[in-house]
This record gives sequence, structure tokens and C-alpha cells, in this order.
Amino acid sequence: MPKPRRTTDTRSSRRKPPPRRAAADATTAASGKAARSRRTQARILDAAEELFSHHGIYGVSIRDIADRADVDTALLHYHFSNKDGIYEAVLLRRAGEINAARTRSLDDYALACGGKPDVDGIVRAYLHPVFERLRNGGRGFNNFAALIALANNSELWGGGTVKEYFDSAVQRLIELLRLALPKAREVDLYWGYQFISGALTLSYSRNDRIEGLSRGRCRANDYAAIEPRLVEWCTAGIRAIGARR
Amino acid sequence: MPKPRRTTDTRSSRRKPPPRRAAADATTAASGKAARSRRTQARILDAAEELFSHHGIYGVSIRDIADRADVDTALLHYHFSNKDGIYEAVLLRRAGEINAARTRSLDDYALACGGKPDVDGIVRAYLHPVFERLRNGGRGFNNFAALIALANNSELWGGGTVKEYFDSAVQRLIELLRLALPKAREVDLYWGYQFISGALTLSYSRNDRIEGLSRGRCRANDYAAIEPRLVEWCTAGIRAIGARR
DNA sequence: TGGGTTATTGATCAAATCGTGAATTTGGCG
DNA sequence: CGCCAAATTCACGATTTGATCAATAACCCA
Repeated sequence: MPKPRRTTDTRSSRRKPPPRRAAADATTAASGKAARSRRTQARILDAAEELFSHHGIYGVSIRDIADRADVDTALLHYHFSNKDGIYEAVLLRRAGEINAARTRSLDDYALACGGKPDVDGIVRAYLHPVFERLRNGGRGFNNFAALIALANNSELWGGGTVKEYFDSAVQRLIELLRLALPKAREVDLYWGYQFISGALTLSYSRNDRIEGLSRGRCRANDYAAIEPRLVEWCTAGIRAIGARR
Repeated sequence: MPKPRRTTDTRSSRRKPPPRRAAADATTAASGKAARSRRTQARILDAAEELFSHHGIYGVSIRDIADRADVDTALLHYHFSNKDGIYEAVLLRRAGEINAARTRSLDDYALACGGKPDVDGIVRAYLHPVFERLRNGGRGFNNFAALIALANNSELWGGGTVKEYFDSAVQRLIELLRLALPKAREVDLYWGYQFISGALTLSYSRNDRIEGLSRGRCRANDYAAIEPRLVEWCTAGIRAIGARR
């Protein structure tokens, strides 16, 4: 189980906290020690992201990650302290960006609609940034999404820090829905969000069932097919649920 | 990672395959060795079910399960061969029952509606058996459901055997939907099912986010609130998606 | 009542795992 | 160049984990 592994010394005697800089734009082939370091950190996170997304945090050992990133295990500890540190770093690396994009998309729509938002537009604005990245964000984002799906349906949302990243966009979503459906009760909007979230989550999770069920007629990662249908689905659902009395 | 642990001997030299009987009605306090055995097996599965549902299969050790069930670790191997055996047994114990109940519920509705099913009735019939058990099935069923949610959003659907248990009810569901919406395209119905499944799954997963988001106005396991809303949600969604051209 | 079978325990193994500290490389800089 | 710090590797210890084997306890039936 998640037993807190006992460390030999009583107090943290780590050599030195590395300067933990944001490992951004690591793809750029810059030279220099710092750049190189950031690149390997990114390689480690890529490996962890992929492995975690497949087997979950406990299904992956630090060695697995190190092997795949082609570095020594000690290096992972050097950069991220321990396994939980890696896990959290994996989540944090993208959480802020996607949430910001969502909020921006909602804000843009709120402006564009001229104070008169409708459910369809709101749902579309909320969902689109994710699907855009699922289609064009590269393998990495898909791994990240699958990991989120895994974490979302369990109770191991990374440390609790990550949770907040997603919440702000959701609050903006609810806010706009309240404008579009002024007569709807608040709890119904929250339940509506819950259903959106569930359907969306399953869409980018690693779950192939639909391929077998439909005998190949639907492919699980055919996001071009999913997005418009999910938008229609959620729009109709929200309208129905918002009309409850 | 899920490394296949190497066993010492080349060929299975297990003492003897235990008579693996269905561990049903283990709650009844019957006497006799067999009954006692079945009761401990059930205790083991209960413990495993709960722990797995919280931490996933790799987050739980055989010792954890043995401790919680208050038996020796060797006993788990005696009854279920190995860890995967326990996991599979946990799933199989309830998978057949819930799927049968779903199929029965759909069949009953198909009869009652006199050949003229409507989306609302179908969805209701499909969802109700689960919610009924979530409310009255005891802690055990809720653990099972949370475990399913965890497995459903990853790729570790037990061995592949369990998958089929759920498929038959789904096929019946689609079949009825085809009757209710003869003009709908088949793929759209499958996508519709996918969205139902996602929203439902999140409902019984271990995920509290909605409580924080709604500042306590919604409680994550308030199934009496969820069921009617989910029915309306899915009904509207299916209708919308089935009207696609 | 006693022998035989089944269920259960106790002790232990080999592999795997996380983590650590000492060495070694690498790159920047005076 | 030659030093210094950061980045990275190497070797290793303590613990956990899945699994096995022999020994005991519980039950049943002859």
C-alpha cells in the first residue's frame, strides 16, 4: 500500500535543493548546462507521463522511468526528490496551461456573444481547447490526458495542489451557464458539470471498449468524431437538466 | 511495472487446485468446513475489494489484504493462486449479477412498453439496477463500483474475462435504442452509450470534486439526487445525438 | 476414536523497490 | 589551463513484495 517509506536519517539531509526552474521550451536544442539539464528533466517527465498513464502511479517503478528516459535512477531523486515529486511534476507541467487555455476560451466567448451567451456556445468553448490538444498536442498530451482520466476516477489527485488548477475554469463555466439559464437551479448546473466531466474524461481515457462494442465502427481516439457529438450531447443535457422544477 | 514475477519451478507444481466453489451466500452463518472456508474467502475478497478500490491493484500488496482480512498471506495464494487471481475473483464475484440485473431490467421494460420503447424508459431501465445497488447494496457494492470506475478509465480491465460480462447488457441497450430511434445512425448510438458510460462511471467513482466546487451544495454520493438527473441528462443527450444528420 | 482430507499458519526465499552517499563527468569562467 | 559547481553515474543497504514449503489446526466420516 502507500506505506510512507522510511528514510534513514531523521531530518532531511539532501545535498542541496536544485534550482528547480520551470522546464519549459525544453524541445529547443539550446546548448549550455542548464538547457541540457532542462532537456533531461523533460525527458524524464515524458517517460513518467507515458508510464504513469498506462499503469498508474503504483504500477510504475522509479527504475522503469529511469530506464525509459535512459538515465540513472539517482538522477530522478536529484531532480524530483522522490516518486511523488515526479508524479506531481508530471501533472503540474501541463495543468496550468490547459486550464488557462480553457479560461481564455470561455472569456473570449463571453466577450464575443455580447453578454448573451447560450449553452451551445459555452459548452463548445469549454471543450474545444482540450480536443484541439488531443488532436494536435502530440503524444505527450494524450498521455497526460489519459493520466488525468486515471487520477480523476480515483482519489489520488496529485497532492491536492493540482486540483485547484482545474477548478477555476470550471467556476467560470458555471458562471456563464448561470447567465445562459437564469432560471436553472445552481445544484443542477453543478450536476451538469459533473456529467460533462465524466463523459469527457472517458473520451480521452485509455479505454477501447467502444471499438469492440461497435465492431470497429467507432474508434476510441477519433476525436474529430467525438467533439461535435459531445458538444451536442452536453448542450441538450444541460438544457434538460436546467429546466428541472 | 507489471513485471511477471518469476516463479521458482518451471511447471506449475501447486499442491492441489482447491475446489473453487462459488463463494455465494457467505454471509449466512452456516457451520461446516466448506461454509467456513467460503466465509473466509468472502472476507478476503471484501478486504481486497475495498483496498483495490482505493489504491488500485498495484497500490495494494498481498500482505495488506491478508492483514485486513486477518489471515495469513499464504492463504490468499491457496485460494486464489496469485494476486491477479484475487483481482479477477473480486471482479467476477459481482460482475455477472449486476449485468444480469441490467439485462433483466431492459427486458422487462421491453415487454412492458408493448413494442414501443421510448428513450426515457430505456435509459431508466438501464441505469436503475446500478443506482438501486449503490443505495442499498451495502459498502461492498460501493467499493466494487469504485473499483470498476478505476479500471474503466484505464487499460487494466481484469484479464479480459470481465469485459464480456458487461457487454451483453450494453448490446441489449443499443438494440432497444435502435427501436426507439429508428432513424438514428448506429455509430451515433454507440457514441451515446460511451457518454452515458462516462457520466455514470464518474458518479460512482471515488471523486469528491463536486463537493468542493459546489461548496457543499452537492454531495458526491447522493445517489437519490444523481439518478433522476442522470436519466434526464442522458435522455436528452441521446435524443439530440440521434437526430444528427 | 482415529485416519484422511481440507483449511490455515509460520518461516523463509529471491527478486524488486526506494532511497542514499560517494565518485565521476560536464560545462562555464576567471 | 585549472578550478568550481551543477549534472549525472555507480555501487550499495534497508525494506517490501510475491511466492513457496513444510508444519499445524479444523473438520468429517468410517
